[in-house]
Amino acid sequence: MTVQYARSANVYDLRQASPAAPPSMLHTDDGFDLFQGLGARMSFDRDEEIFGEGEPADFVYRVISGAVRTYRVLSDGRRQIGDFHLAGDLFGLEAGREHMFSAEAIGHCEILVCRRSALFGIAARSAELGQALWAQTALELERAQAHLMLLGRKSACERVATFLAALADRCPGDREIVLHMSRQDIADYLGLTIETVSRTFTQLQSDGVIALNGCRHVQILSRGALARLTQ
Amino acid sequence: MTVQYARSANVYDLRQASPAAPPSMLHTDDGFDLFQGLGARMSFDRDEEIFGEGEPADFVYRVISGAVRTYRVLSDGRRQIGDFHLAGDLFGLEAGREHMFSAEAIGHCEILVCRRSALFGIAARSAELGQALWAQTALELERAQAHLMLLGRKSACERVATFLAALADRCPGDREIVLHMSRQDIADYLGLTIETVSRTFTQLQSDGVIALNGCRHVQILSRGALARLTQ
DNA sequence: CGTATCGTTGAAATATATCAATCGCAGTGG
DNA sequence: CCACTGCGATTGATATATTTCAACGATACG
Repeated sequence: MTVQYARSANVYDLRQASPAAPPSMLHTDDGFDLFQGLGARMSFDRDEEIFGEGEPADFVYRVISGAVRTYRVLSDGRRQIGDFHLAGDLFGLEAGREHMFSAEAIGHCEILVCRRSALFGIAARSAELGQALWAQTALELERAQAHLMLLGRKSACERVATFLAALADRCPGDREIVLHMSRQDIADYLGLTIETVSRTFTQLQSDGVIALNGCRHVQILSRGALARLTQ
Repeated sequence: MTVQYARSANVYDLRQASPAAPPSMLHTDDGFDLFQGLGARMSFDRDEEIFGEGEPADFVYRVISGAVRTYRVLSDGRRQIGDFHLAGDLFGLEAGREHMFSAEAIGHCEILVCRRSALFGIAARSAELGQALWAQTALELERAQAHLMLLGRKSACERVATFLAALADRCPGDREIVLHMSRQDIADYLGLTIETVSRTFTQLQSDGVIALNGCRHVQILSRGALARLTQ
């Protein structure tokens, strides 16, 4: 059997429950089922820590409902959020022994938790699952690289636009984006201050690019304009 | 055989030629030899493209001598350098079909080039090598995450200090750091302008933290002071 | 030795941060 | 039901770090 290296064609798509995934010898359906078979459900309250930077990475997590932030802090408290994880997303998978960042529930969350050793036990015998673990890490790297471009070279407006466009891409059908996270979370993700994020939202609103229904509900009025601002 | 998930204990350490690595059934010695057995030597001139973003990722590369930058550009030319790769470093390994960024030689370079399919052929049968490929991607992710913190939350001075400290860590014995890259490269890596980088170097010099012997040779006078600036 | 390129320095402009006040909403208790 | 409270978001005024624009200096190269 050959190694499948196209992420999209992977037997174990660890990221999303894709009904179209081919059946596997190890499990009934796709990655999601595999994971579910192995994992246990847990729930976390708002701002509750799921794991901390430096802790042993003995578990792998998937968001069932709610949202999670992964982040690192400098000694003086400056925080950089590495990523937001929404329903269906996997997080906390490490190749090394320890977590490289901390994870917290943004609001109340249902999380599927799976022993890493269980996955690893299978991966030792199955090149396919090993491949899927790799693809998951590669996906995170890809997101980190896009984030690098954003933080290093984009203006505040471009950052916010990129952020909103990425969220909109996750739920292409929906008329409205629901922001699970606070302005502070967004600011710490985009490398800005809360005030700049707020000002940029109102700017985009007065330019007719978005509409805000309360600060957590964003409607994208012009997809084209938003894409142009994205750079 | 179990999967070894501690990066340091990996049989195939793809990143460095470590003579201490245990022998493998697939090859004589360690990751470096394995790669060398499979690869072909090539050389690239200054600013020559090694591969471009979006091109098929059919090869994996290792720096023999010289230095390489990997980067992405926005449509208007703004560039973000993702990483610098020095002697011994692996780069261009992708889980997906295409390269996620471009790579160029910073100066004249000797590069070891290996067909990805060769590695993948082995990885399909060996959980160990699969593991090593994963560890390599995880290492890149780890570096990207540190870079994220730098770009999102550190001041210009902290960025430069972090950059120099990281370089110094790579060659702990040497009294002097050799900068293979231009100020523009450093600026595009740190998310700053060339002028700010230059000013920060002179600032660090007048603070007695570093000494410059020509703009490409940096001596670290106070490791402690530099570490403190790193945050 | 001239020329091109890269790096440094200075002065001015600007995007974003900081500081501070107000607003608005959700939850709470009288 | 309505005022009270608290927290997050918005807005304004000001400060500042970094960028931009421009000139000059240094270094490498033919």
